[in-house]
Amino acid sequence: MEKARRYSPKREAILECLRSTQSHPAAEWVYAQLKPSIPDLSLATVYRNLGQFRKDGTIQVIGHVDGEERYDGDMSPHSHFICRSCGKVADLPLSDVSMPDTSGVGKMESCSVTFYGCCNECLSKAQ
Amino acid sequence: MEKARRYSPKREAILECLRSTQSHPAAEWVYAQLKPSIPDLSLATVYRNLGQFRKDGTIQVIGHVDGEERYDGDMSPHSHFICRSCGKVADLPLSDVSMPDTSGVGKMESCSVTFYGCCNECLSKAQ
DNA sequence: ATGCAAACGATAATCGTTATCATTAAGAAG
DNA sequence: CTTCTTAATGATAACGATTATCGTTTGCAT
Repeated sequence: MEKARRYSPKREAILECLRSTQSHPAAEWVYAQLKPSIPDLSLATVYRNLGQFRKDGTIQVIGHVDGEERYDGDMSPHSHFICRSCGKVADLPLSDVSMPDTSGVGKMESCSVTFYGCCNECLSKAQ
Repeated sequence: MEKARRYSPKREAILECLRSTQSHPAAEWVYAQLKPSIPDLSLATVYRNLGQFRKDGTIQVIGHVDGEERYDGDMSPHSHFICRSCGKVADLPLSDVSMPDTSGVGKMESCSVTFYGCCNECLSKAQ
């Protein structure tokens, strides 16, 4: 009667891990988080499912930070602050952005606003 | 008396190549452009100098598009439109962005606004 | 000419990500 | 309860963009 199981347990765990953190992690971080409780988890499965979620629009990617793609399970519109020093990614409330006329270049589908700087922790460490 | 030569000829050519195109190219593209006229140019030199320019604030990076870092020799404030289909990057006039309060997370230093969509050429090809 | 430091070419190494492929799990049907 | 079929997975090889290494060359001052 119930068809509740839409995702495999591992896929479910990966999505839940991403949704329950605010760290905007990389694939390796997700893998490291889940590995202790799911010993037979493979890194390939993490990459595979993150890619699937991304294609399905279930999660979004933030871009490369220090060579690693960072993922975000929060699909609500918001901006990001990225620390150039330690790579931390934090959420910011969505900024108002004036949409330019893109008729000359193409059909706009989405917009990303990212702020860069130095986080408070790194500022403290530098005194 | 003259100390006009600030950059080596190859470094100069790399910067000039980047500044004279609107394609927001990857390192490989710059290399392919210059190789015919500078046969003894090495790809490593292109990467090296692009990295140096970036560190010096002479050029900026746009982010990874289809696995490659894209560079921009135009440091004037502007936004970008990235085609999800072909990876083309186009300039857009700077959008007005309301700056959020980042005192809780860190010291903001810069802001990047990027629009994603499908360029007119790709729209045409898809009919 | 000589010395020195920066720039370079060639290429090996690195490392995040993807592809491959054999195996296993989960239902569905009989 | 078997059999079939398909999706998911683990292990690992492959890939590719970028970086590091190192011996050589270049530019310029002494």
